Amino acid sequence: MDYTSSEELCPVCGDRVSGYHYGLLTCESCKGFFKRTVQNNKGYVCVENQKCRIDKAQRKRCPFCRFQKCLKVGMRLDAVRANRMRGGRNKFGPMYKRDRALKQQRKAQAEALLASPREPTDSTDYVYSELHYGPLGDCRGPGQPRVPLFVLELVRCDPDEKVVQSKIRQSLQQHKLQWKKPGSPSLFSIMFVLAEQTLLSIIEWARTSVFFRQLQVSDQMTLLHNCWSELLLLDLISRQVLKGKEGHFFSSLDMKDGPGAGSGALLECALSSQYMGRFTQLLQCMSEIHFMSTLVEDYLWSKHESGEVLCNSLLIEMLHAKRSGI
DNA sequence: CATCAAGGCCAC
DNA sequence: GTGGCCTTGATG
Ligand SMILES: [Zn+2]
Ligand SMILES: [Zn+2]
Repeated sequence: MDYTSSEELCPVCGDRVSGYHYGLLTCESCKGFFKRTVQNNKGYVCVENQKCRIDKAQRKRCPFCRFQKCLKVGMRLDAVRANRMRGGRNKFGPMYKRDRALKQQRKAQAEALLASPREPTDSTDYVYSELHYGPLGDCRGPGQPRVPLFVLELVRCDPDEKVVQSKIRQSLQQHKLQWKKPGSPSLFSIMFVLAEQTLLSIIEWARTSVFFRQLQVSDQMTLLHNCWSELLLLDLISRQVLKGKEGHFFSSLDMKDGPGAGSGALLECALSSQYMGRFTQLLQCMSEIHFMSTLVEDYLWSKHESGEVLCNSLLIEMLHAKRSGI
């Protein structure tokens, strides 16, 4: 199989993937490392903080952290055979097949969307679902973790996701109907509507949230003006993390003129967040999110100046407020 | 018979 | 120990 075409990287060290190994796509070296470690019951010790960065250049330096990362990304101990029996297939065979089919299907969809910039194909539904605005699954996860009371209070103020989604769907439908230019709505216009409506729901959420609603309105405005783009990004990223296993949309989208062309940073952020639920790690992401938000704002501003965006939009209004306020 | 992931081999 | 390449063998 040829994995060179698809931009698949080893989730452990970032090296080139050579196939499915012990549960997922990894490189040849991590396959061998995992095998040796499990077969020989190797015990490693980390001489640092057990948080060593594992990449292609440094993976040899700390076997402990490397093995820890192998387990973290989902390599399966039970795929290493105790009998050392060679060849054949194990119980993961069907899973590999399904995963492969899924990846290929997604890739084909993305390519179809990108290969037809002028086609009358309507990408509204595709973008909507690919950004994980789709039907809400169980995002809470199985085990109910212990949560501080004030967080519960905040969560209680959450708007009904179904209501939010139905509003967004209505806006998209309306956008589709009102599209005057020939062909179907452009990718940018679709994402603009999505962002606009999402921002509306975010502001509505903020205004009704406990604590925030007790602030003076002028302070509320100042806060929102200052961080609306970060909130939008957080909303977007959280959708990818909670609902999407792979962020193929962005990696394949690579909006040529988009914010931070080939915005790998956001994708990395979303993907790596998949396994980090901790506050400190979230904080570490914030600087990156802030950086992305500046790119997003610059991008929107350029679109606005070139007249490709309606002036009476909330997004542009927020942009103006922020730029004039600073 | 082709596939392809699992184990084996062995220069480095 | 590492990792590129080889051999194996159940599955479809
Ligand atoms: Zn690797
Ligand atoms: Zn370490």
